[in-house]
Amino acid sequence: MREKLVLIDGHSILNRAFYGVPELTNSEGLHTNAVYGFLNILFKILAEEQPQYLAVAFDLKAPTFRHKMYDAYKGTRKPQPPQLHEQVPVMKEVLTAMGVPLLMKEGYEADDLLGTVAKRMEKEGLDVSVVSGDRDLLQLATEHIMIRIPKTKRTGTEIEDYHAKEVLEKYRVTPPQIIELKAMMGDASDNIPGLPGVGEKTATKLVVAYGTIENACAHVEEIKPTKAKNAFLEHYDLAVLSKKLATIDTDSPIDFVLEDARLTDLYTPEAFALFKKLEFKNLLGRFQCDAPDQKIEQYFYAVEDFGEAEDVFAQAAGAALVSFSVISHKGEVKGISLGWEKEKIYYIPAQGFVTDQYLCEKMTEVLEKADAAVTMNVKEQLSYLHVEKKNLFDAAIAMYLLNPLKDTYAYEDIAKECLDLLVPSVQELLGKEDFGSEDEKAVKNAACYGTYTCLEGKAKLEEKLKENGMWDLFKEIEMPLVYTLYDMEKAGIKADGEALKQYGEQLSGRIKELETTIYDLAGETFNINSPKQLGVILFEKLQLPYGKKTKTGYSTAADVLEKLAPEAPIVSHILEYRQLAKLKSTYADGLAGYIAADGRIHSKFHQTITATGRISNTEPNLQNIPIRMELGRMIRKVFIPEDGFVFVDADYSQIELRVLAHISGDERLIEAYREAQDIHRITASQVFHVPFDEVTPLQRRNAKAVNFGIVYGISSFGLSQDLSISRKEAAEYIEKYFETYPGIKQFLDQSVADAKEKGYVTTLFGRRRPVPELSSSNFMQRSFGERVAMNSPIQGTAADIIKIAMIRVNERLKAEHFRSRLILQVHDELLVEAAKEELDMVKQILAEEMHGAANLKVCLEIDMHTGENWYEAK
DNA sequence: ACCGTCACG
DNA sequence: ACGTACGTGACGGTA
Repeated sequence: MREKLVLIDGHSILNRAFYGVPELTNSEGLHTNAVYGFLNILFKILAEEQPQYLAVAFDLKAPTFRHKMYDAYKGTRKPQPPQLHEQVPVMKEVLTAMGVPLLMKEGYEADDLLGTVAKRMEKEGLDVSVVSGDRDLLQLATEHIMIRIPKTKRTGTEIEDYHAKEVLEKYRVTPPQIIELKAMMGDASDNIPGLPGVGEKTATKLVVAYGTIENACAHVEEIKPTKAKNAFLEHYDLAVLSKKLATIDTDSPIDFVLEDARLTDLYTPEAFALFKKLEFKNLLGRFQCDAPDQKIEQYFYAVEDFGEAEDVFAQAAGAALVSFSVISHKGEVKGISLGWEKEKIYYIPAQGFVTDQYLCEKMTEVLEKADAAVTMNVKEQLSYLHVEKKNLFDAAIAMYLLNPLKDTYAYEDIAKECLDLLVPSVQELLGKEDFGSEDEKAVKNAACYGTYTCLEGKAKLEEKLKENGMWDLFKEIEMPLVYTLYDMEKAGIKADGEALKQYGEQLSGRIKELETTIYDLAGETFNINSPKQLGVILFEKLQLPYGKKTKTGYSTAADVLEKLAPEAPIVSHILEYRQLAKLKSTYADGLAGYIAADGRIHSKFHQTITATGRISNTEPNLQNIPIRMELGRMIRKVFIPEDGFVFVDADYSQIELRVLAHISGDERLIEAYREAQDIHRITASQVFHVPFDEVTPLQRRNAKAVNFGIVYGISSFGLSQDLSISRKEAAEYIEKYFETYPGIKQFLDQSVADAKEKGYVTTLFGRRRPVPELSSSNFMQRSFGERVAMNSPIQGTAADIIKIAMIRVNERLKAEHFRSRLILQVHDELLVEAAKEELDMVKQILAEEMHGAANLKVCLEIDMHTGENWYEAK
């Protein structure tokens, strides 16, 4: 049996992968799509062929002989896009890490290296596969040298294989004759001139008839198409040059030691580290990683008896910095890990000799005594630790501030980014069981890795936060907010389950009626909730004109249907059905499932999710309870205060626009805010040059839309959609707006310029948002980046401000021992459940703290209401 | 798991 | 020519 060698044309495959795989970057903004695509092709080929040897050829930068000939002939080569160019060294690094030899030689193209090695190894008795996107290489094909050309198709990557036989079948010439063919017909992409007027058809005919250029020339008088004959007579030199250009040198003086190319284990620790850095998460599964981590794991101790546990806690209490984690799964404490020096990290399981209660009490004591403590996800652990002292450092939040674009913040990221260390993730150690796993050793290791990385990484995180100007933000806003959010989650909001049920039943009744009507009008029953089926009914059966299309079919979105409503009565029924179905499923039924035993809904607030610094809310999301439509708004009546309490709801009035006025420093807008109660009206008056009292409702509406648009990172298209006007008109509005408020225009431009230069934008309080999209080659992506650069400082600063207000309101309510509690935040709004006798004080506190959260050039106004339910209070 | 849709600021 | 407003989360349907 012949051994097999796979040779890969590095640049060619990287190039192909670059254009075949959609844009992909890691969280640092490094482009990775080509490397990713290359690896996928590589793994596919290795799986198919199971070769014994593998090598990859690259051109070196220095111009090669053939390029020089070409350059002399006609200008320079096409430049590589920078997004691809930056991936070349990464690709080489990855291959080297996997132990794959790189074939490179100054003055030789990859083609020549591939040809030389292929022929040489064929002689040694090997089967050789050459993988390239370049059809030039077909000249190398023989019985034992197979040329493999990957093609990206909709179904994935397919590979065309060519031995000599297939070349002959497909091109009607032998592999060496491919050179003659190319030389005659030329190749624009390879910059081979060829003979003028000779294309693929004629060239093939001539090669089949005469075999070579030289022989064709010898019979030049017989050549049939006169065009080709004349080309030969006048441009023979061009054909000879082309042939030289097209011929691959199969006898390059390169050193190739077959044994170096022997395939051993590609999945080395070095490769694993690189894959992690590149964030090729679905390729990581190919590695079995335990070896590189054993050095750290030897520091992990499982505490085995009560005396030892006591001892560990006692020592920890005296430490300057304690790293710890309460390990829990589905609300049950499994154990605690802690450590204060890197060589000794302990895991104390809550079983046998100690109870979970004992552990939590001791841990609380330690935290109260220790100077400082670090962990990840403090808020999730607070229910087990009744700490008064707020001296915890949440490493996950630190990571979030350093890069808010990531999906998750786990200890392995700290290890990678702060310690240059590769550690296995919880997922890798415990699988999807998580900390519910029965594997005690793995649980210990997972817990201790977290404690170890936090202990070692804290100083670096602190340093990075300081370097990036976010230390105050972390210390004064984000960390205190953790405790505020914990209090809010614990408090929850009371919901009237009975009222919710009635509301749902009321909806059901109307939904049934609508269903009947819709089926009747459609002439058949179908699933109205299926956009696909609905599309077929509306646009095929009923022949309504379709507006937009989505990837999967016709769009049936509300804005499309609204335009269609006059065409057919069914459409407005569908719109109503949709509205009610949404209310029923998401709100009536959805919320009911979240009412806890105490009659309250305890939804979760998330502090490390959004790119801008806002808080997000889930299980359920109470930040998107309906309000705009009356029917939906009614659901707010089920949110009620405890007996003896009322709701106080306070929201900032146009906080984002006020923030914009402040940051941009635009005098006119600032002045407008100092004077007018109705900012949209005064904007209309100034932009359209009409007296304040003569602004028409339409002008006000338009001005309001522009104000919103500005905050979102204005585009004429977006505004035109919003106002249903032409793009040109929208552009005129924007232009007028910028003429009126030149400071705003300047600020927005500056934001984009800063983002382009520095790669990120910042809020008034120093929060950063990276904007990697700005360096994209894709117009859409880049435009998105520009809007992000305009919007994030505004949205983010507003988020910072309300966070400050929340912390202060909560602190004052607690410090002054009120029974009233802050229970919800909805971006620019705070909801307090106030004891009736404390109402006046609560209103006072809310007003003071929200107002005073930031000192801007315009004042921060709030609107405040009280009520017996959330509907009334808003 | 992903898409389309739609609720909020 | 490209095909968009910024930021979220939940649902039902479909692959």
